[in-house]
Amino acid sequence: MRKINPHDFKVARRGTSREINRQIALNLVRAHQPISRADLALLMNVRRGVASLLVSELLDEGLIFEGALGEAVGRGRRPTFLYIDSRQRCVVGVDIRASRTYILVTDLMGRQLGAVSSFQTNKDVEVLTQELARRIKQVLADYKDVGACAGIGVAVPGMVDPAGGRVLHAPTLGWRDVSLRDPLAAAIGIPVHIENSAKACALAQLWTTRRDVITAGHSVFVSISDGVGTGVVVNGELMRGRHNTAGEFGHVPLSIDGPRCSCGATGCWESYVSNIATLSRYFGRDLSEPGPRDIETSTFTIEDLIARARAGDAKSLGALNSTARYLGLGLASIVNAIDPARIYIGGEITTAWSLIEPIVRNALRERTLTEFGGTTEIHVVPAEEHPRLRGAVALIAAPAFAAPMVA
Amino acid sequence: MRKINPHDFKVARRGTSREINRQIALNLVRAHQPISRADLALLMNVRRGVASLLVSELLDEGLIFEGALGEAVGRGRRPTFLYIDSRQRCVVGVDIRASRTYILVTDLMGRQLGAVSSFQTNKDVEVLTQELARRIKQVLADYKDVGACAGIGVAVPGMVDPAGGRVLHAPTLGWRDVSLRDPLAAAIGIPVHIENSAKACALAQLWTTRRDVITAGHSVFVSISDGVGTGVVVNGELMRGRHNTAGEFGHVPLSIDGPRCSCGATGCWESYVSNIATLSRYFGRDLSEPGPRDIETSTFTIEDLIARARAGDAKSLGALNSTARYLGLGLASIVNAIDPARIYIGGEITTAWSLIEPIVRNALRERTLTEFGGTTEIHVVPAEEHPRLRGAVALIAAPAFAAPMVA
DNA sequence: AGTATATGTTCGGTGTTTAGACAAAATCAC
DNA sequence: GTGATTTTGTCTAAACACCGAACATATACT
Repeated sequence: MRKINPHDFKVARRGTSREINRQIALNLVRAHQPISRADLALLMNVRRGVASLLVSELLDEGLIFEGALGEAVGRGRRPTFLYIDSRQRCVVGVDIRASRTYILVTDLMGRQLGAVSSFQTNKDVEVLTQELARRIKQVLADYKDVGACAGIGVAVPGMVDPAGGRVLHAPTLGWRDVSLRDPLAAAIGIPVHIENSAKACALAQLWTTRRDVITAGHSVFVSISDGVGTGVVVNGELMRGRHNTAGEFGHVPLSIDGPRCSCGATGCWESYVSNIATLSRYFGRDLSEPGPRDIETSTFTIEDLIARARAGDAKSLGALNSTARYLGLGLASIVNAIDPARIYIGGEITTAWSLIEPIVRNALRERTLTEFGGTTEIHVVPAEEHPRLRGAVALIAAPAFAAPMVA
Repeated sequence: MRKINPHDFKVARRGTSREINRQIALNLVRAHQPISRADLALLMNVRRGVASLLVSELLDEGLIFEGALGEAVGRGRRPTFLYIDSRQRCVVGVDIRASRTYILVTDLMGRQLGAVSSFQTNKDVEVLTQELARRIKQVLADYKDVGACAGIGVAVPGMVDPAGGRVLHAPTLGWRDVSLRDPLAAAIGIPVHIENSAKACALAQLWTTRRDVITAGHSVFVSISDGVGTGVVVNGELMRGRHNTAGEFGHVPLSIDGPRCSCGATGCWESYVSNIATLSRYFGRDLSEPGPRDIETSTFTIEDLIARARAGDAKSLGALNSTARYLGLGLASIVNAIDPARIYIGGEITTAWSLIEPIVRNALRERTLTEFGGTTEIHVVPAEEHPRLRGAVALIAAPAFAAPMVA
């Protein structure tokens, strides 16, 4: 039951019905391709005539195209299959991380068109912008046959202003209120869209074309790396909030008297479950203390710790188990606050999921308000799926499929 | 940018445009009454002819009525004023609380039609149902001239199942999985809708007809009494979640090693800022410990504590200030998680707002991720506005004004 | 009394869904 | 091979909605 805001609404015009049905048809093609006009009409519960008109409009706009004829199931005329037209357009996704920056080219369906490339991140934003521009131009030249680039989506590990042009704060990069979108767009000559990386991950799950992923209801993506970022999707829409900072469960406390967090506060969930937190637990040292931060720069990474834990090292396993417990306790806050249909978890720690899952689940159950909450679906998203990159791509590819604003 | 769920969508039919515009017109009458057809057309940015047709449809259905002619501003024909037709319908709101149960009768606009009545709550649900039925019938007989009752909305201090028929858990009443809606509806012969009281409060703010209340964006209602309940509104819609338990920020921890909470966990925000928490802090005793809970039953209430604090009693002021600080720290979690446009606070503690506001604000700023977050609007909702009762009423009165489901 | 102006209604025009008929294409039965 | 059956896709008329403009009505100003 949604309230119509009497100060900001959209009246239905003569073409509104068509606009709505056109987008539904487009989304059905996207979700079910290859699909015929007749099946489309069946799915939409409209006459075939209407589906035909919608399809011809989408064809005229070049959003879909007619492929080969399909096989007739029983007898009868063979259907003409329809596909999203991704032939002459591509999208570039960029994932800027503290250590390295990744680039991926996909089609409009988000299908990978080549290998992921990467280079070391230069934390000087101007230098990085220039190098990114150079490398993206290079990549686009390499894939010239895939056609023009519709846009570049960039996931950054920090907060992005609501207008989407500036990075307000990215602690791991040392950025504070830097301009990124416009310089990059100017350097390449293609529209750029930037977004917080956890929000991008949430978008990746929402806009995936994988058929085994259900997108109904609310969902939360928890991205665990050096920090902890979360993106919340409510009713098919990313929750942004007043200042585009909604969904920061990483800085909801487990204990306000806990360790100091990178955000300046104490006892944030992040300060218990980030990779740095796990490593510092392993080393028995407080990484938040001033002084030489040799762990961050050391060659011993979270992957090494997980490998040792798998090999049976008690110290590693202990650190990991503690993280698992805190992870579950923090997830309980998310469940109590959002009551999502499912939670996605990404980050290096997911490689240890088989080790820690029971502990996470028990801790979750311990603090959820209802027993139902304790059974909330948890899905692990492996790094190979590149959720940040696919989310960055969705920033560009998804708007064409979005629902029209109505009422 | 909302995604269309390809497994659950609504195609626009021939009458969909009309349905949308009809609801917009109805909401504009609700928000701006009295209003003329011409002004309606102006607000909707449609031709007067369309507005006229929409109005005549609403008139036929009896949702609005034509009142007296308004005064002409300059020269020209005088406008016929339109109003929401509440003349022959009323709504009953019920607020069940641990100590007393309150009843209020309103019209469809939520305007109070008589005084709030109340009686002592009998915690036996069957006895309470019978007494409620008897009293509501009595009240409706007293207000017979206001016409038929459209429904009864009930706010309960506990969790309600998604289907809305049962109270799953109401700790202060000692209820666990009790049936309330159907027995009450059967006893009175009028439809009943029940909802968690904090969610009801959130609905009350969302559906208020007061013109000084802005409802755009996200908002959170925090209700502080014996427990702490919260209701979250995202994009004009109450966030319910998978099991109708979303928005329980009261059980997000401040410190997982903190005092035991009524929910069984430890260190929940509720265990720091509820009235019981404040009182126990005043008495220097842990109310969660087993044994004679003389504070709950004692005659010294939170109101008395606030009165003493106002009179300058250091001990009371100390307990109150601690609560204020924890209140702000917990609000920071809400701001970080939801980034709402505004937060509403209700409960007895609001009578001490002038005392505690600076402390709350400072604590909030201390833990919010951005400086913007620290400036989030906080509005106090005094008890005299009866947010629970008005929310209970909205359960019945609001659905007629809700936006149609589309796309 | 005449003119200007605002409100509310009416009517033809255009765009969209709805319902159903029809042509095209493929399979099955004989 | 031929005709019946079935499925796909197109087309047309009807119903319904917004769009635009003209028209009648009512009030105030000159």
